[in-house]
Amino acid sequence: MIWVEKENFSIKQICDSGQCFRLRKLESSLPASYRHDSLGKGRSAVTETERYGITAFGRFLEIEEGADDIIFHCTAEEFEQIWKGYFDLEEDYGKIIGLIDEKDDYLLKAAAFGSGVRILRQDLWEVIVSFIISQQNNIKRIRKCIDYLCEKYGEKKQTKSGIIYYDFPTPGALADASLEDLYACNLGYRSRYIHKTAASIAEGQIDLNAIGRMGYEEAKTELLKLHGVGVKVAECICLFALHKTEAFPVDTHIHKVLGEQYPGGFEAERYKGYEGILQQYIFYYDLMNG
DNA sequence: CATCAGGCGAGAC
DNA sequence: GTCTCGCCTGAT
Repeated sequence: MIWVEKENFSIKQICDSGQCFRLRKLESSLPASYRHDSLGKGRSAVTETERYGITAFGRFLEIEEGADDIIFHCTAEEFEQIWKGYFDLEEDYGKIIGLIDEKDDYLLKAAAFGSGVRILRQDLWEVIVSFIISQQNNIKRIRKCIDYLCEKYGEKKQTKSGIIYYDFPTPGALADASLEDLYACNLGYRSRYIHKTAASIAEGQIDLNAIGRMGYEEAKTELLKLHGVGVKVAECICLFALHKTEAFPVDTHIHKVLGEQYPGGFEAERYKGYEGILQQYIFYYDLMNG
């Protein structure tokens, strides 16, 4: 069990920000054994918490979020090797928020509102499929589509505490699925995109490992070769899987805000290398309040 | 009933 | 290169 301070870090905000569709709020309560009066370090444990679950890298992690603390239910080794990097906990987001122009009231508000959002380091293949599904779609339905895919084509697993979960299906598993079966997962017209993209990766026309080693522009160009991946989705993949934080995906929300708040143009140059993080603050702020 | 949700590909020009 | 148009499906 690992305890983390909540400074610029909120699981709820990351969950709601819609960059990861397999981070979910869980309804059931944790076993009483997780409740401690003290976690050591001279701090007392949180009492009221929300419970979340994340499936990634073939694992399922339970997370509790309280007012001041977040508890990871895993070993110190697993936290260090996997989740610390996954949640980008070594980046100083306060520093990035500090770069914001003090005259830019809108961006200051957006960043204050979403200061707990972090840009995750998700699996490349999972993000490719997830964001192909995301086009002209809403978060609730996107999650449902991904659930169907995982349950139908992903490996079924169980945690020691008995929670059943499914790995994200491999490219091969989705390439073997018929177009008809993909339509049955309620993917709609995106079924054709998933079908063809899965095949091009399973057949080796596109090399995901190679993309993982590329810089931003080169990776984006390669991703655009995938059927169903346009500029916006390619930039999301670069940001959420390859951690290219210079990527600035423009979707309907961002497009609207740029028109309303930045008629003279958004000063992306000022925030070089961190555009994607600010994009996510703007997106999340507009998604929740717009 | 029309419109919209984190766009994209195909075809016209 | 830029523009328009149709597209699955569920919620409002």
